[in-house]
Amino acid sequence: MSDETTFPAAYVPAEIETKWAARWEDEGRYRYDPKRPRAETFVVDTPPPTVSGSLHMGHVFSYTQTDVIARQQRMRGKNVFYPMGWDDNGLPTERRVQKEFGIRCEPGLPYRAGWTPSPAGKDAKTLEEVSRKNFLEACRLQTEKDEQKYEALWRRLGLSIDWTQQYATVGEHCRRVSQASFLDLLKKGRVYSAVAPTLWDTGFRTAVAQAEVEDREQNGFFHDIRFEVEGGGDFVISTTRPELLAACIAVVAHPEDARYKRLFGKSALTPLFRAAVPIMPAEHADPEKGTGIMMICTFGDVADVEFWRKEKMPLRQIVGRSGRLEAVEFGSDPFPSREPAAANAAYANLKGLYPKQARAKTVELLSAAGALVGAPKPTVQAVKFYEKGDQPLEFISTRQWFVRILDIKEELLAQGRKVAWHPEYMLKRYEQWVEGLNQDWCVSRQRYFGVPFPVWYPLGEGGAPDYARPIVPELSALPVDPQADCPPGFSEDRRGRPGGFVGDTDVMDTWATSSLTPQVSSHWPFDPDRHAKLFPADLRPQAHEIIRTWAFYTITKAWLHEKKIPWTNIAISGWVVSPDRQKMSKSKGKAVAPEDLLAAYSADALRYWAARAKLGQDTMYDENVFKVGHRLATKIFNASKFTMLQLQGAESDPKVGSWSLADVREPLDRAWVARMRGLLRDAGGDFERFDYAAVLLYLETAFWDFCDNYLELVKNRGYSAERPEARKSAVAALEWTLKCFLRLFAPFLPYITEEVWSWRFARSEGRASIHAAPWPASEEAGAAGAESDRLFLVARAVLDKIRTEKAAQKRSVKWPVQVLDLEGRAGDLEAVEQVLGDLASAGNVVAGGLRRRVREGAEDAPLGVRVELAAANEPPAA
RNA sequence: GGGCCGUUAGCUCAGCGGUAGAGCGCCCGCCUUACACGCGGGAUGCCGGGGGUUCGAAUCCCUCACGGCCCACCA
Repeated sequence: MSDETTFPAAYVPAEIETKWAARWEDEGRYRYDPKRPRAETFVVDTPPPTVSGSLHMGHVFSYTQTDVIARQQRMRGKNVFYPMGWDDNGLPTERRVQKEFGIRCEPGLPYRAGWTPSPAGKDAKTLEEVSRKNFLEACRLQTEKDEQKYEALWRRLGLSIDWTQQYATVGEHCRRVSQASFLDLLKKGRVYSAVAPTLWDTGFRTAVAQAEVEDREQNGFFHDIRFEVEGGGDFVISTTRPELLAACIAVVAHPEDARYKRLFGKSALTPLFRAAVPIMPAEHADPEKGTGIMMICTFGDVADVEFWRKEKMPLRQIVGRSGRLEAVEFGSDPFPSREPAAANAAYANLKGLYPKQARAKTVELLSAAGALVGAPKPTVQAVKFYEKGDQPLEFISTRQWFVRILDIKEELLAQGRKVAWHPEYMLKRYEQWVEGLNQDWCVSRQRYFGVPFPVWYPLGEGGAPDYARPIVPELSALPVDPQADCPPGFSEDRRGRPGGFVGDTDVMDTWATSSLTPQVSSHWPFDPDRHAKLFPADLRPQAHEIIRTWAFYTITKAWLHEKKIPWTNIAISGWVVSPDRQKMSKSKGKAVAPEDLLAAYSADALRYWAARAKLGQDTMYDENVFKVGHRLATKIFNASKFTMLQLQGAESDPKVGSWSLADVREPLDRAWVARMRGLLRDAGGDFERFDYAAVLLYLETAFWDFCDNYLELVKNRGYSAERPEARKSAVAALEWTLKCFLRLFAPFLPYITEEVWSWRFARSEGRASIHAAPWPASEEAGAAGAESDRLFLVARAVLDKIRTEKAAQKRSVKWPVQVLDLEGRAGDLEAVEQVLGDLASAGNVVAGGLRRRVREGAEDAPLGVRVELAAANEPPAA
């Protein structure tokens, strides 16, 4: 019985938290139960963090917010599906491995068995080249190490993840689902491969998608260059990229520009290369900008690409995949020249240079040729970069796989609106992005550590691949590696031979896989039953900067595959910003390791900090808030201990016996239960809207109210054996209240609440874990809760007056009150009468010190309270 | 240039039509048998500026300023 209630003497979070984390794992506390029906299930589409070294406080922040929601759903009786994925796909990993081990993939090299990567020396300048297979092994080694580290942190933080539901985006399962997705889109005619100008990162030597591009401000110069007009005359164009002069295919001005109108139809001669290019009208030429006439090159920017495409112009690609200017031959197609010898001589100076070097050299040559007008004029321009790259992007014509999306923008907008966005205004970001789309989704990457395209190409008799007739595998054969596996109907010895086949060498964009996380969880299309139970998911938590990528692509894929939305709710978390207003993950604050903070404070304290921020709202990194969280947990520990001592005391009193909420008969207790009922009602409603932060705010306030006021008012009665029924009422209210508070706090502070729950309620309630206990609904308050909380509020107000008087006179809290004089309307006094016993006891009012006076009239006058302290801290002799 | 969010006490934030709030910090006290990792009390605000709607505006509308973010801008 009561003597079984035991608790530690002091709150030591590290002990409590490691103990429970281990126990939850042993018990499989957070396992998803595949046997329960869809209606009882809550599916979280967890973000797979990029495995690139270490997690930071931004992760702790957003993952905690999701966990709070998941835990509350679980307590509401839901069968929570809460998986964890690791995004170890693609460039971030390759880049990291390159740095860690000082190696680089050279697909031509043979595999070296038994080779293991070793950490790169500090001053290793050159990268060791290794085979594709060795490189992939190094990638896997690195990511597995990281994933273990990540998992340990998540467990320590108390995320209620079902660790049996793990996946990695390069893992076999994800490769299967990603390849199935590709084949489905191929069947539906939604993907196509084409040779087209594509955004190309010369540093990584891969194509990238529109969504991965960001603008960066760069300092540059306008160079004014004189072009001759064939047949006489000249004009000056102003350009920031003179190095593309050799790639010039036309010169354009606005159709209505009077300065250049007469030149349309004529040809201009490029300086240095003496190529005749047409002078044409083009709407996108802005007469206000530069000199109003500009050159079109293949390719300087999107406008060039569009113009080139529309006018079906020749392709003069001079920037190669490595970013260097490639060898070209003037005087032969597609590089015409009136003076080939001079052109080739000029170009010889540029060949092999990177754009920046070529720019300087070109300017030099132009100057020497007298084609440069005036001095360069400095300007700041927005230049497109791959978000992970450090070289400006180039448009390079290459063969890539694209998903056709430009024709379904309306449908995608409609799908986005079917999802409930939290906060709602984040939908705008999505809409704006979809409306601004101007390229199909380029999904192929010229990388190694990723999901290969499951296609082979037949080779013609001349040995050229036939890209129009790709060979695809059966679904059951997935995943395949077309560079290692044979296509159906072929044998390995036909690889690369005329009449044989060749495997696609590219891998998929990382988003091609992560856009399928709901399907990865549901095992689409391989397990229709599971898919029906887990798709669409209930909640997608994610950050706002990847709305245009992750959210967008996920909605797109769900639409293309099944004409569905991927989830019913999307919750957008804010950022953690450091005091200098920088995003934490990008500032020096990144150096703050979550592991250290967990050790210095506690998981509950960090969770408290994270849960105080509303969805979508950025939060300041502030260690003071950890302290507040820690204090709250300590208070829960102490107040619970005290409450349970009261319960034990009453239990050992045979005149009290057992109790239930129906035994709450004292007016003060009933008023308190009514206050709790309001709290329960609000908490339920706000969680419904995922507004956990609001709940935490007033839950905390209510809990301190409990500790500072109700507990103080009731504790003497709870202790005293004088009136058994009144004592029973007190402990009944106290026990119920504590059970409510613990459960309300459980999603936020899973450790301290579990610890306290285990002292007594795990047994008394028949719930081994608080996290399996039911979320307290307001109906739990029963009949007492249906009344008013007014009496409690009145008692609290009078107690405040007593405290204020004692503080003013610098007396201790227990200093006796000689006279407590209340003055008010008859009805009010009658009400106060009911709680006077508790008040006198809490305020230490001496026997006979209570006075009441009826005041006439004054309809809404507040209760008058006069407090007179005793002269000495000794009750006067009775 | 377009869009979104924000601007409330020294700091971090709640409040979003009816007399300005919390925590931290600061100041003054208190060993009261759950907690001194505690308890009680106190001071602190042209609620960014201007205009409007209303009996009444921190709260609704317009406008400006500042800060942040997303997108566009590459000749």
